Amino acid sequence: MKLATWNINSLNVRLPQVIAYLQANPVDALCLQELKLSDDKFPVAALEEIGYHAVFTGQKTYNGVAILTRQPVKDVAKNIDGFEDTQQRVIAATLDTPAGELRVVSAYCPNGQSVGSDKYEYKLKWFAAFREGLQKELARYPRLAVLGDYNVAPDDRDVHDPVKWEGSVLVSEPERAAFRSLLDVGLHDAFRLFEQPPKSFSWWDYRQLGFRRNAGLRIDHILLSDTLKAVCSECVIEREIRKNEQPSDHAPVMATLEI
DNA sequence: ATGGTTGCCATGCAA
Repeated sequence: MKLATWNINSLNVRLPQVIAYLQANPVDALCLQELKLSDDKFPVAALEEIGYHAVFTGQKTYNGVAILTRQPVKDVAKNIDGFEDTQQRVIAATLDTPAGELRVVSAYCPNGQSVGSDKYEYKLKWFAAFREGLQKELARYPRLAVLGDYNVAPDDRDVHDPVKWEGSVLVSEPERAAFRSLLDVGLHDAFRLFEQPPKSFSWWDYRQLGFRRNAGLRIDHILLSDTLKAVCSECVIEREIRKNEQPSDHAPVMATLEI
């Protein structure tokens, strides 16, 4: 079973690339972030044509998340239970597998803009609420996978120039602590379960030839519960996708589960 | 030190 996550920065613009990706990599579930469209504009039919179901929660211009699956899903939940928010950042759904129910979450964590800003404060509050939400998910679903754009580079290994980035948004210690607090509920960073190439990143700024210089950050992650960690055989960043014409600024991250 | 790019949508804002 293969799960992937990709911040596509507008589904309107990137739909052909999403379709091409799925045809080349027919993953069982693809989590998308930054749809940037309202639900009435979601391309249900185009995805159906290539054999994918979709659950989604979108809004005009900003945010928006989806889960695309080869099989129908159940128990769809939108947003974080008990956290009032107009921003559409979380969707969860359950897949039936031979091993039992698999819970998949697609998350677009806040960017935070700059340390100390209102958006940064919102980001930290959001993470605290997300942690509570994930704790509840884990209590109900031992097979839990949380995929998305976390907008946090957990470690200096995940930063192309740690000195330059020190203390900045996406890297600051309070954000890293917020990310670790998600792991504390019983989740594992799938990418770090395996030996990885040095300077592995998942996002490169459009500006300053970020991708060409590999001036990136690893901020897109797949978190797995203990039960799924035990059956995870691979986790890779699909860097080649960032070379597409008119690319998203993020590359997909994909994990294989032996279930 | 500042601005670079992209996507939204028509202007600055968010990332």
